[in-house]
Amino acid sequence: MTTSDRSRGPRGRGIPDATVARLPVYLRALSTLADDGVTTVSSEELATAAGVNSAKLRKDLSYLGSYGTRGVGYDVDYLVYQISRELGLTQDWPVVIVGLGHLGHALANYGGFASRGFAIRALVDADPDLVGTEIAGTTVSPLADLEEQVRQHAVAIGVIATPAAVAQDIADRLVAAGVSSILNFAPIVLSVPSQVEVRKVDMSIELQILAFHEQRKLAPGGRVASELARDLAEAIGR
Amino acid sequence: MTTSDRSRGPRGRGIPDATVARLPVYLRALSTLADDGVTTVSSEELATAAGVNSAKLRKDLSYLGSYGTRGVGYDVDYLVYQISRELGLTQDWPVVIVGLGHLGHALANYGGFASRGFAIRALVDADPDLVGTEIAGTTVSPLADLEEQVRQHAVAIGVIATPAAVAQDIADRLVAAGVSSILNFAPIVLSVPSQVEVRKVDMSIELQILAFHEQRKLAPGGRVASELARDLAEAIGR
DNA sequence: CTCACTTTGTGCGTACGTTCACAAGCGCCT
DNA sequence: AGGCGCTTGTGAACGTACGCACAAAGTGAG
Repeated sequence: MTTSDRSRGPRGRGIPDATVARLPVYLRALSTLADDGVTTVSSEELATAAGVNSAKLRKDLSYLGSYGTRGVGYDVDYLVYQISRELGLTQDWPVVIVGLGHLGHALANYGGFASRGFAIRALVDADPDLVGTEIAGTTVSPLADLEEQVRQHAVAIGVIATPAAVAQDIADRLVAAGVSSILNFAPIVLSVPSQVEVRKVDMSIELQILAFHEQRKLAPGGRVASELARDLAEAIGR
Repeated sequence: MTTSDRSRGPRGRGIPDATVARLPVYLRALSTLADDGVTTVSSEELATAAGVNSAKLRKDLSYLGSYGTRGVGYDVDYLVYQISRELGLTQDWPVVIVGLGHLGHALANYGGFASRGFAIRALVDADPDLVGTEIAGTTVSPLADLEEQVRQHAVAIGVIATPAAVAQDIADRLVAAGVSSILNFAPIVLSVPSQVEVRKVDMSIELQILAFHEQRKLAPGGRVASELARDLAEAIGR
């Protein structure tokens, strides 16, 4: 969200953010297909597997180039390669995870990272009982070594899985040490320099969005109590 | 994404999805302010705290009604109440969590749920060693009891924190048992009836999006190797 | 070679989201 | 009471995204 230059490069290059956000989904669907031995796939099939409509899929892929064959479809392996390349997954990205509570543990043990080119190179936690223990093959470093770990492993991407109270401080230290992308699981809005990219994952927010839609469904006539209350308030109040 | 009726109700009612997604962020910022003893806040201040621009914030809030005072700002407590009501957080939402690996543990222990009206009423897992143990004050039920637990607690929202392989099966069972909103942490595209709302949280996808932007930054002249390669391929290939 | 069929890639209309900029409204000071 | 300064609420312009529908381009049969 920080960087969203659409018009870079000579020929109107630059892929829309919405498309970038879907590419990983396509990639996963393609990997599944490849595992099943499928070698060629049509936009219709792939779109179904990825849960989008086929026109959108084709338009998304067209931003990468013209990698399909009319009348046939897309070569699965080739498309996997092209999308991976576009996303920068043909190289390995060293990652540091800060905070190893249940969530940090889950992240450290999640196989989906390594298989996509993300290498968890360092784990950092403030808890002395945790420091020195090994999680998913990596030894936990003390918080004091954060900067050293980042520099030593040339970490570009940091994952914050700490309590909210210390998240901003961790973010500041990560940025100061050279990290330029942060995945933040703490429920606060981080403030970072504009060249640093932050993405937020917030489970509580997702639940609240579900609650909103759920509440909507409860109203048989299409209007829920809160709407009636609001109309009433408006009619009287102002 | 399933339900997106913008034009419900008599007077062009219906809040844009983009706005709904931001309301929980505002809510959190407001709660923090309230804890700090702040009673009134301007759109500018609140926007800064929420990490958005103030015009957007005001437009978002205007969808709920006219709850500010010109020349003054918004009353913090009143706005908290109005947003909570709009999101349906003035009632309690019973939730079931399926899958209690590290992620499920993290979710079950996360205090941010309970404080927002979400009550974790049931925990379900397939692992016999886990069944019967207590996590965050709730006893883990066997997978076979999934439907019974859902019905017994009138669960409307289900959280899937299982391995991808079983997620679709769990989703089917949740839906059959009456759940109408699902928060899915498994890295697959769930297929559910259209009236069921699904939101997806996928950490691997977020990392891949970061990698894309990170890769962009590496190119000093604004063009990365992959772009040059693509242009070349196009120039020759077709 | 030609024709029928399939599927991609994209131009275009529409809907949605964001931002600017300002009129309307409120409180305070004199 | 009146004027001044501040902040909201919103009309309007802009930019982005979506999805239809079709031309372009490929395959395979006869």
